[in-house]
Amino acid sequence: MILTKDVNNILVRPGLRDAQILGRPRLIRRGIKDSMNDQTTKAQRKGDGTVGKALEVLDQIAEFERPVRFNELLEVSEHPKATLYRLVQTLTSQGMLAFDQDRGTYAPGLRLVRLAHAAWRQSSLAPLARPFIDGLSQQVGETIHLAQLDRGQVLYVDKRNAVRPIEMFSQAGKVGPGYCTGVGKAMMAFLPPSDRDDAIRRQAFVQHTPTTLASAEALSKELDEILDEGVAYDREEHEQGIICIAAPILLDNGRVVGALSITTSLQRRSLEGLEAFRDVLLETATNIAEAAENWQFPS
Amino acid sequence: MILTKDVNNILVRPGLRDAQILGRPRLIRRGIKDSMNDQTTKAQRKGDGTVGKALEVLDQIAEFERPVRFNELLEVSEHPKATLYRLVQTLTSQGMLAFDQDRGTYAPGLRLVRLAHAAWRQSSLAPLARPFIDGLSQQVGETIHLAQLDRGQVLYVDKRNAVRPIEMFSQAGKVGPGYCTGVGKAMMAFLPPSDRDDAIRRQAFVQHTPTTLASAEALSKELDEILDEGVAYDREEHEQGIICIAAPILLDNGRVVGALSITTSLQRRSLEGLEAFRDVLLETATNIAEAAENWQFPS
DNA sequence: GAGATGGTTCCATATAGTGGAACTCAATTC
DNA sequence: GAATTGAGTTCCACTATATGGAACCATCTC
Repeated sequence: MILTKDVNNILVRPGLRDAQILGRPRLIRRGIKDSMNDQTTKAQRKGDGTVGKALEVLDQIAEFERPVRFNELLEVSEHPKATLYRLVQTLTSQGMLAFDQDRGTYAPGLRLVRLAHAAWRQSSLAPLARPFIDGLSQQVGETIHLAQLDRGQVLYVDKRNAVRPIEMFSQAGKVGPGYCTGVGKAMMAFLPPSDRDDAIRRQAFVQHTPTTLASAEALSKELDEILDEGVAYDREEHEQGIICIAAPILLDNGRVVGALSITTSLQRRSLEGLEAFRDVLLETATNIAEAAENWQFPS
Repeated sequence: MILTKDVNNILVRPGLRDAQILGRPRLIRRGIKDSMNDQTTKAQRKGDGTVGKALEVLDQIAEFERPVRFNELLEVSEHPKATLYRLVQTLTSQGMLAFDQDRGTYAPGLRLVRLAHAAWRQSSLAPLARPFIDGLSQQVGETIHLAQLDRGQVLYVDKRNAVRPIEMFSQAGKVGPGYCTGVGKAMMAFLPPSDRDDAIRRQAFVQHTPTTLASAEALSKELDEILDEGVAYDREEHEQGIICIAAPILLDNGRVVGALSITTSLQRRSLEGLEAFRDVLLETATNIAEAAENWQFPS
């Protein structure tokens, strides 16, 4: 059948998964499905009513990372034809999906960009963290990432790169795995127990490299250490040759609201070398937290 | 259609047992709503089912541009308390809204940022237009905007500024009025008649400056001229002292997919001065259109 | 022109959403 | 400190809405 993009690391192509808690017995999973780039193991989908279903469809379309035909969608969806059709119609008429008349394909709509604009300004740390990140970037001359946790996954909300300045939405809004990135681990480590467990449950645990922590147990143990240490390291766990040091951004009440990382490659530095950034990284994280604390929208 | 209630929100059910209705100040505020700050003239809201309602609520929250309390929302919404409550609950549990436990406020959620990432890459011209815009920017040394039309409003998807490099989401995703911006007029002018009418109907027609075209008629006439001319000018119609020249991005089949503009201020140049950019602007627009035409997502 | 496909519409039924009212839990007020 | 208010939340009978099996309608394919 169709595509299925990048060879994306080994990754099994599960037709099996499932085992969900709310498991519907029947329901033979129709086509291939996920594996895409990673993540989710949408373990316990809540599935609130119609709205939940519609948004799930939206997610699925977004996951394709390219315009899709109705039928491709149908293969991936668990809804019957007519139902899926109506959902898609609704979303399209609402501007959440854009339908390409000529090619007969659907893609996430521009209304999302508009809504995201508001989300980014209000719910993300990016706007208020900007000056601090700029400062850190200049100081260390390495790539900086600012991320937040979204349902167990890492969502990058800002990025600074010594070389090329910045890349808009093409970078911000990107998601990555939580279990094998510095920021992901840094955030999960400081989550309250129940949330941490939930986050762990949502990980896909793909063995990207030899050092990837590919099990709940291994990850859990690492998180305990990170909680102790105060910072997390990515020791080529996601990509060969890429390492990073990350720190959580913690509010006074102890809640993690995000994480900050300095990334580099083994070509340029060693893990020990990264450690030199520890202090400045932690300080920046603290500053951002403080700024977030005092931030009040103008009434 | 359904519309309904309203009138009877005062209506007393027969058989209502008891007492105590008169104390409360009653809530008469409901009647007002609409009109907000600008735009939309939500004329013919489609309102597809529950999903439509949920998204409408999401929009309303986004419009506040700051976290809101449940009650503030209630005053603006046409839904009864319980219904609104459930909608908000659903959206929150879906990650479309973020609830701030401490302050008791709702704001657009990060899941939107994630979805927008996909939308921006697939439905917007921004990614493929980037190199052309970079080129144009360097050539003219003025501010460049790339916009698309979203339900009658201008949605900026990219921006290049000679001076400060770029401003992420704080710029991209922003919306503006269609009737008093160069890009807005350029796009509307080339819309097929029915869509054009629809777009005109959605304008708010606020007289921002003396030159603003503040009526459907004036705008319509201007659009005809633009259709002739091939480019649109903003003659301080939105903001005093700010002018621009804009060109539509047209596909082979005649459909407008966006617009490109060069903005400057009267301090720096005159309207006639802008005209000098006409050719290079049109050429860039053509190049972008061509790129869009041949763009196929890698299968 | 018989057979596939990909997409759209119907419609009786069941499910999911609705909203008026009652309740909870503060924070005020008298 | 009892009474009042006003946010936020839950209940539940009522019904508007979503559901999905099946039929239908276009295209392409051989």
